[in-house]
Amino acid sequence: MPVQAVLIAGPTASGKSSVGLELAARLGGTVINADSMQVYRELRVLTARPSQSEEARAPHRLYGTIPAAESCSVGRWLDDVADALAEARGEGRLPILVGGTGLYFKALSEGLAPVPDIPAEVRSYWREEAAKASREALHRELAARDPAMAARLKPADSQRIVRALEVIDATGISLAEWQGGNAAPLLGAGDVLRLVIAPEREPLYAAIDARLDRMIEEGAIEEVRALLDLELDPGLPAMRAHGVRELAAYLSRAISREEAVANAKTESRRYAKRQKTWLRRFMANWQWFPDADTAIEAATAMLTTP
RNA sequence: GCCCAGGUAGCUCAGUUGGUAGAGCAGCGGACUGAAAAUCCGCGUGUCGGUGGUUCGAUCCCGCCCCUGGGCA
Repeated sequence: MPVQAVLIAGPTASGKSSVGLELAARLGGTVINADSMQVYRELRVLTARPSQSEEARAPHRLYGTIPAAESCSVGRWLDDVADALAEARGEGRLPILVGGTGLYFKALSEGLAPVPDIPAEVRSYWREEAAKASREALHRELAARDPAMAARLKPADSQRIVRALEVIDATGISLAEWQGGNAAPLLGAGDVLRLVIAPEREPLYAAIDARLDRMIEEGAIEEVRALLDLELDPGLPAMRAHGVRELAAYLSRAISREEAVANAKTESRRYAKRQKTWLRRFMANWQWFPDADTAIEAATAMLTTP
């Protein structure tokens, strides 16, 4: 049975996009985004989204499809990716999923708990509560409503506590119980080629730094200015993309451009470190490559040999 | 040349009335199920500028030297 899909993961600036693009171009594939930030329309430069000329080499899906004014989520992405997979298969194209968001790949290959959509009022209510109350008070609130979740969440982890609260509030069932059920994965481990691009620390950090300098040349500052002009809620995911806060601080003259760029590089490096922790933990049994070129050649050989 | 201030972790600095030192940031390790480029947990990584002296013991006190600021010439 031929390979039904290719998954390509790796830390930021590892070169995974070029692997995906090259494989898609060589094998007639469709590149599908698995990155939580490259989905946002207004962020092209800062999220290192494929350029127009790159997109011309092979079909791309789920890149820049969501306005920055909206929130993506694992669940929303999973719905979209199901459509994209079906479309690619309908056209006889190999789906090639590329991205740095480990949680998205996990949901794809292990399934996601079928928690119903939480009403917007409930979500905003708990977010406001979290902003008003102390972390300890919020954790106590959760302990009263959902002891199981409270027991496994640290009081400081307000994001997960809010999620647990909104789920117990809206559904009456603990998130722990929802997550305990078995969900059917969209793509199991069988017949899927799974690659990790993981350069050594030094070259990876050098690539991150160089790429950030390139982003500035390509208009990252203007991109942030345009994003700020939309006057969106600063809590929206797109507003938290690396570089947005730092370059915004430069635009408001709080820090120098050099400081802003240095801070953005630091953020990206810290992110790459977290990504590598995820890769080691959840993708240890994928096929690992030290750089894009090695991965491209090896994967091409694997996919073209009958 | 003289005077003053300072030289302590990768950076910015605190501190030890003499018993070989600690914060923030950076860094490193880890967690991770619907905002995940998020959120959270853990870990000090040091010839305390150099060299002599005093002392049981000096990063701390004293001498000399080096370096960095500032001032006077």
